[in-house]
Amino acid sequence: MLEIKESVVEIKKSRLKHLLLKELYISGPSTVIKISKIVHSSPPSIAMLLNELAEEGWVMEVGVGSSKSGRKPVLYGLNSSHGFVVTWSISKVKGRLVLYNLNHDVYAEKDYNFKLENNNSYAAFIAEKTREFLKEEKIDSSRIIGVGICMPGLIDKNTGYNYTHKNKEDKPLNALIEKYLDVPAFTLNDAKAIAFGEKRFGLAKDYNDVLAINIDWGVGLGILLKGEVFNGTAGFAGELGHIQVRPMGELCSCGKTGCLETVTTTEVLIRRVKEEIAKGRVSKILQLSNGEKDTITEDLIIAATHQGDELCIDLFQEIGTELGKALSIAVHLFNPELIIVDGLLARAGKFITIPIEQAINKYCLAEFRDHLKIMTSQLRESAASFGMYAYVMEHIFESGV
Amino acid sequence: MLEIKESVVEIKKSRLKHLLLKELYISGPSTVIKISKIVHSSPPSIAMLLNELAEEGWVMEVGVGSSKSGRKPVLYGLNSSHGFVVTWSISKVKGRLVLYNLNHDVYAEKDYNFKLENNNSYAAFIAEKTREFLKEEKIDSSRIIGVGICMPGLIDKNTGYNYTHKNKEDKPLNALIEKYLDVPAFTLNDAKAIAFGEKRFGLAKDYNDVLAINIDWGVGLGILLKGEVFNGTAGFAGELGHIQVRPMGELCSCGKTGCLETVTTTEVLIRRVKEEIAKGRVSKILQLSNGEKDTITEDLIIAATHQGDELCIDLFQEIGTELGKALSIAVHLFNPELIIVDGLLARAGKFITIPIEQAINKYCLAEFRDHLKIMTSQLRESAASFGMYAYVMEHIFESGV
DNA sequence: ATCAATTAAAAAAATTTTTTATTAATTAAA
DNA sequence: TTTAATTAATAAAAAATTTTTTTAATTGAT
Repeated sequence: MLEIKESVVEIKKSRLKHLLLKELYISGPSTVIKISKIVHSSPPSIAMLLNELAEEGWVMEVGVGSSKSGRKPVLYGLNSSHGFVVTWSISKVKGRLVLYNLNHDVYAEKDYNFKLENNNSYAAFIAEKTREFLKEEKIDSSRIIGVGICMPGLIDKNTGYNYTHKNKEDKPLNALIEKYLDVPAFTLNDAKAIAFGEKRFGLAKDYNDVLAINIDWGVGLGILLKGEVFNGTAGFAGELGHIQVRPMGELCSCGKTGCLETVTTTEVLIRRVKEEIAKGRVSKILQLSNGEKDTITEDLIIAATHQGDELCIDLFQEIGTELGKALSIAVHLFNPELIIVDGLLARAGKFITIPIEQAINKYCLAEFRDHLKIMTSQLRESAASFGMYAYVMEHIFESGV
Repeated sequence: MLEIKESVVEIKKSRLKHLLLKELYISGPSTVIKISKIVHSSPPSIAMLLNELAEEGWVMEVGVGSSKSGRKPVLYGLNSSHGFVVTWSISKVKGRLVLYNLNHDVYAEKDYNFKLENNNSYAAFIAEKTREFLKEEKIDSSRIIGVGICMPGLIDKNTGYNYTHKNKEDKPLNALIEKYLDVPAFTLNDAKAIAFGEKRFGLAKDYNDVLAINIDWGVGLGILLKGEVFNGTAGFAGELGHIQVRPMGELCSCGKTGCLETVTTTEVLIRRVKEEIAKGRVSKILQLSNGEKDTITEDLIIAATHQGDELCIDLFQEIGTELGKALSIAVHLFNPELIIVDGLLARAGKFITIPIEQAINKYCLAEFRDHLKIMTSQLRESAASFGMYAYVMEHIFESGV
């Protein structure tokens, strides 16, 4: 985006400009004097840089600020329509494209139905749909400053290899998207995106060390340390779904036995409901599904739960306890201040958070529980795309170093 | 140490000076031009700052550097005798004081015998012994730039409360030491200190995401992320000893059951050896202890292990497996590139690392094992004090912000 | 041994940045 | 309504920093 030049002066200037953009992006419109205090540069310098950024189109005057007495300051903010970010949040069963302007606003969005599979035509599909979408929305592709894609599973931070490219014969998703669309592309695990979305726009705003658990078709753990997404060496950090919770348990898709994912996913929940009903246990669920066993869905189960159905509540108790037990290990290792519960099953609300909390109280040392909070996401499905948007924005603003 | 002034220029200058000190401390002697490239300032500026630091006593010319052709550059380095750092590394059964100069050299050291107990006269004791020691070594206390203390157990990052101050009625250790000795004081969990020691002076030098497991009278896990000590919100991160590994297991000192610490500490090992021998199992141990059962120590057990004693090897296999199982969870959550095994039981070498490695191979997904290395510490007991020294130095050099 | 090439250091010149002073805008009290 | 107080923006002066030039030191090839 902004050019980076060689000399010491140019390097410093470029850094400072990126810093200003990031400051405006994170804290919103601000004044010359406020910014100069934050970045430790003199007001004339900041004014000059802001004017340069305004000429380049990134920044604009967005009004006047307040003051108890004296002249009112000019407010500078990002020029929201100077660029757009495309995000794809992909689950095992569908994909959503969201187009954001530079001011955190959803400009347009669209859902796509498809199955996440190990298939290297994936990148081409995403690129194609993105192009189509931009045409529909009449946005020239040159105005896109970055693309972000989040999906479940392990995603290699360095190579970009992921679920859709397990064979590693083809180029990784990032590189392919960049080739097809000629824009910087970023890939991130979905739970990590959710965690970051909560940091910038949700419950985690004022917290730095956060675990975000995404209970969906799998179990993902997104970790924020010092307010930033924690990746680990390869980008695999937070893989909670495949720790063993039942030593002689079921065979997992990963090849091991008794993984958390064999107990606490939406898929397992649906299966367990069906099993219990088949065993003859009574439940409101059958009413809700018009007596059909095959049409039992997660939506029905959650509805039944909120209506007080004992079977469903028991099953959420079971799942929550197991999750809480696993989470209490993560709590001992990360010492977080907040746990956010998100994903399809988070819609069960208290019915899942209370068992989780109970298990944490049982298995964690007191010191770890003292200031730990547990909440369910308010952003819901949008957490991931918001997080991806923020991830793209900040990586672009940071690349000025 | 260095004064911090108000104006933009002074702030920048102060920051740069601290940065130079840190650079010289970490990378050793360097030249004006090298430094200027690293910190993006012009050579004249760097030369000026180095001269100022030299006048203040922190820096000195330490020789001339090499060059393929052309004039040889002056090497600037820290003035090693301009200050000293005192470190205390405290275990459950003893304490060691080490005095370092600014150049990573051990100037003097001394061991003290005492038991770590919940007792608020602790700080006074440490301060008193430190003063005595400095008098013996004829070092004026004004030359001490910082004190670092590491010990097992939970240590609150913010308040400094720790094992020795569980009741929280008294002032925390940090504050007390600072009061008694009038020097900045830092407290850190011992496993964290070991991890950081390995980062600066040991096996972890070239690694950023590292787990250091300290198998001692307890089990501690020190975590390095991006090369820095990871603390978590309160400073409790890495508490591996109290995750439940045996659901219906022994009662732990923490009040819970089946904690890792009920299985994998030196104490448990000694007890298990005695138990097995009492049960009639044959072992070389009894020869080594002259037939006495009460004089069996960890040293004897490790010696017997290296001599091929089956009982001891079996027990290390048991401990290693359990540790490896617990570590594999940590591997899934942190995705590290290196695991370092340290502490008393690390002296068993391969006899403990192989079972650990085997368990990790069994319980971790392939992607996590791909680039993961497992090593035993070379620094041994000195890792903790080295780490504490580095921690103190870097916090002091960083406080210029 | 001498000279060209190379690199560092120091000095001088040029530029950038900060600081200070001035002017402009706004609020609240007289 | 006027005036003092306050804060922002701008301009000018001062200071600091970088860049360029010059000088010094060193290596290696001729």
